[in-house]
Amino acid sequence: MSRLAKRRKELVVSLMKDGIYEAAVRVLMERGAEGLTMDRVAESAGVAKGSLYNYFRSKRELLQFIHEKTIEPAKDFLAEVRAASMPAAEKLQTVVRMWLEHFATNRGIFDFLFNDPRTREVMEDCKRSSRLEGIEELRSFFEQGIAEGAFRPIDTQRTAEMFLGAVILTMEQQLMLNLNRPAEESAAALLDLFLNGLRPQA
Amino acid sequence: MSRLAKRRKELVVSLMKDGIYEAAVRVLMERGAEGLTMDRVAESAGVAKGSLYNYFRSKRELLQFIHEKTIEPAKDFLAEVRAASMPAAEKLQTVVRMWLEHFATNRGIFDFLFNDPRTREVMEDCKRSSRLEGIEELRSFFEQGIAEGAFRPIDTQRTAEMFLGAVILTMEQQLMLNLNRPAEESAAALLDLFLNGLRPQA
Amino acid sequence: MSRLAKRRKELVVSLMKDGIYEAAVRVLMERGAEGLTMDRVAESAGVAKGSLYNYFRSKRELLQFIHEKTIEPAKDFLAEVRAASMPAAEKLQTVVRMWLEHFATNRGIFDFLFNDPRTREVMEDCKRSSRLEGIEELRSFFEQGIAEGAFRPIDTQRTAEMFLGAVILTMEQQLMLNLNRPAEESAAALLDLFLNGLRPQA
Amino acid sequence: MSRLAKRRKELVVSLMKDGIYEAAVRVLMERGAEGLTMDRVAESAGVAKGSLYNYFRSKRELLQFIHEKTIEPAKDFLAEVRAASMPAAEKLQTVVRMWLEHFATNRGIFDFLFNDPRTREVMEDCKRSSRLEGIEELRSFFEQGIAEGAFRPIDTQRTAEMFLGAVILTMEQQLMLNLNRPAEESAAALLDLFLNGLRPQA
DNA sequence: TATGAATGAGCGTTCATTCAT
DNA sequence: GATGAATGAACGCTCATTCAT
Repeated sequence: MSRLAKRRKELVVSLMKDGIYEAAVRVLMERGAEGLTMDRVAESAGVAKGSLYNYFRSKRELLQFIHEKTIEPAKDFLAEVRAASMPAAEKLQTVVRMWLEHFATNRGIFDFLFNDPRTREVMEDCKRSSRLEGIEELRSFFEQGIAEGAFRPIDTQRTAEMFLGAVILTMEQQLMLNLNRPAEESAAALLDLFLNGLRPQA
Repeated sequence: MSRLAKRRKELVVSLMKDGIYEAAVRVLMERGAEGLTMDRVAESAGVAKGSLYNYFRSKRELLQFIHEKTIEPAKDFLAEVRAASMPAAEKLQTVVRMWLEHFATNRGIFDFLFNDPRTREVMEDCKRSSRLEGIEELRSFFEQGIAEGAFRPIDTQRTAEMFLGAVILTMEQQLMLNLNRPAEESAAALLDLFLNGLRPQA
Repeated sequence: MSRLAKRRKELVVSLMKDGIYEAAVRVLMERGAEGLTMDRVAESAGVAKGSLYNYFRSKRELLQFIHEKTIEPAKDFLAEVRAASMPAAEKLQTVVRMWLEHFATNRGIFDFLFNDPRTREVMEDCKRSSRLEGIEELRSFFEQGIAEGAFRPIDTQRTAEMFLGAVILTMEQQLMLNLNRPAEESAAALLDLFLNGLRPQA
Repeated sequence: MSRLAKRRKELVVSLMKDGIYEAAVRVLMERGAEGLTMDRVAESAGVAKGSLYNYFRSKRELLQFIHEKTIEPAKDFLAEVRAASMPAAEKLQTVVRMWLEHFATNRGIFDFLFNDPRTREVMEDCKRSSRLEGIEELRSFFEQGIAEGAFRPIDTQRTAEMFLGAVILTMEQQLMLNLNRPAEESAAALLDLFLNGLRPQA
């Protein structure tokens, strides 16, 4: 097969995988994680069930693909921010805003990815769960902040966990109550609370 | 049927439901959410599968019951604390410590209740998810704190969400990493962060 | 459950298994080994597919049951003959006649049991393939014959193999050509050939 | 199309079929009869799956081809021996030795050809199964032997069946027990038994 | 002619639910 | 009320065959 033909084929495969991905996300939104069956994905993608298996060896593999595809942009952005020279607080704010925006556009997928037990297995198979990675990244921000003298010398592991928890539940609540809060505003509230605490300043 | 007979009957029904609940929890711990089948619940409870349907109209209803039964003590305690005359910060700390302790002793059930998609559906069917209730309760603490002048006049809804998120992820992380942190310590860290924030105090 | 009820239940289960066995054999005859699907067995038995799994944990287990059920009478008879005090040649003749009769009434099942690769796997799982057992039994007859001085001191293993092969192919040929030879006659021909050989006697 | 072009085309087709045959046999040895899928044959042959259908109308037809191709040398040799001027007993011995040798070098193919139910169907479709042919050939030897006065006037049909059965099971046993008996030796044992029988000679 | 993606019927198996006893 | 066998729709997955390129 010519080089060109190979490229074309790769493109077609990629487009099909994307199509199946979108179909899967559609099913996910409509029927929930439990309702994500290969039959429905096939129907939603407008292909025969057997065809799914030309692109993904198993449901598991499809799940992994969904996970990676969804998480990828967020991960890339995180790495970018980490590398940037910026005060820790600003990094936190930037990342949180991005997450909230990304979440706003992807809605329920995140819920599924972070919480569905089956997906979690898959994640662990990947050996680096997204959540763990996220916490790791956040820790680095807190460590930077402490080094800069901008943050108190708190337990960075715990703090990262609490922070991520706050972000996730903010997202989920938005989903559950069907709200449409501006990401900007939510990010600001989060930062204000974590930076300054509840106590009135002296 | 006499009034007495009715009472007796109610009691028997209640005992059966409790027995089934315990069996279900046992199955849950041993086989995970995926493995919670009516067959296994029946076997573990020592009754016939069909009998389950005399006490719960469907698996869904059994799930709801498990959820309520598990969450109940936490809810009761929350109401108690709410009614107590105590500063808001102390109330927060008390509740968090209790939750973490309750979680530590119930481990996997919580994971299932908070995260399994099937359960989540059920929760939404209840129309008042535990999470929403929890947030409501927390809001009341924050409102009290603001009224007392102990807290800044922040957005109580958002703050409650972030706080609960921080608590939940703290729990889940403990589960995922198989840690055994003392509830006392975790509660203290949480409170310190939320009260005083990250910034060094002037 | 009372002793009586238990007995009754066992009887019912046994009847169901027999019914499924018969249905499976029917399917086997009509559609061949390849066509033996759980769907068809269920349909032929007049039960739902799922019901099969109340009596057999898997298709494999059903296959084993068919195998055992079919082979059992032949095995029992073999043991009986072995234990009897009878010259070796007569034992051989008796067994062959029985096999051929049993075969005549069970027709194609034997074919399936002796030859289908899937069944053979199952047999090996049983750890004692019928064929191997059959050869073992025959060997004992040849050894007896040699000890009695009735047979030449030939290699009993090889002889048993050849003898069983001759019996099996005689059966199969009957099936393939749809013949209806009397078992008696076939047994006599077999014995005559194996005892006296092809060469004219001096 | 010119006569020459036609010849060339036929040659190419023939080569392709041979290539596919070899690939199929390879798959057969590696994955067993159950694992003989068109996909794997295509991959092993280094052609596209669809191309198989340019040379064989169906899997069934491919199976037939494998069968014929494998049996062909044995058949040719049989015809040769038949035509030779040789005593019947010697012919038998020659043929048996050849079969056992051919079998030893082709091992699992034979198992598949003689025993796999799918193949068996195909054989019956051919309307003249190899087995029937083999029996026919053997009969001719026995008839010759009787005519020569070397054999008793036994029933040649039955004798041919028993003889073939003895040969086949000898082969299969070798396969099942993973033995490596010399063909020469097995052939000798077979002939000795069939010629002289079990009884001690006077 | 060669290709290989698309197809869809079919597979063995599971399990919430029903219902005759 | 208790039982547990019967049910059948649904599941993830396979693979011989077709057909547009």
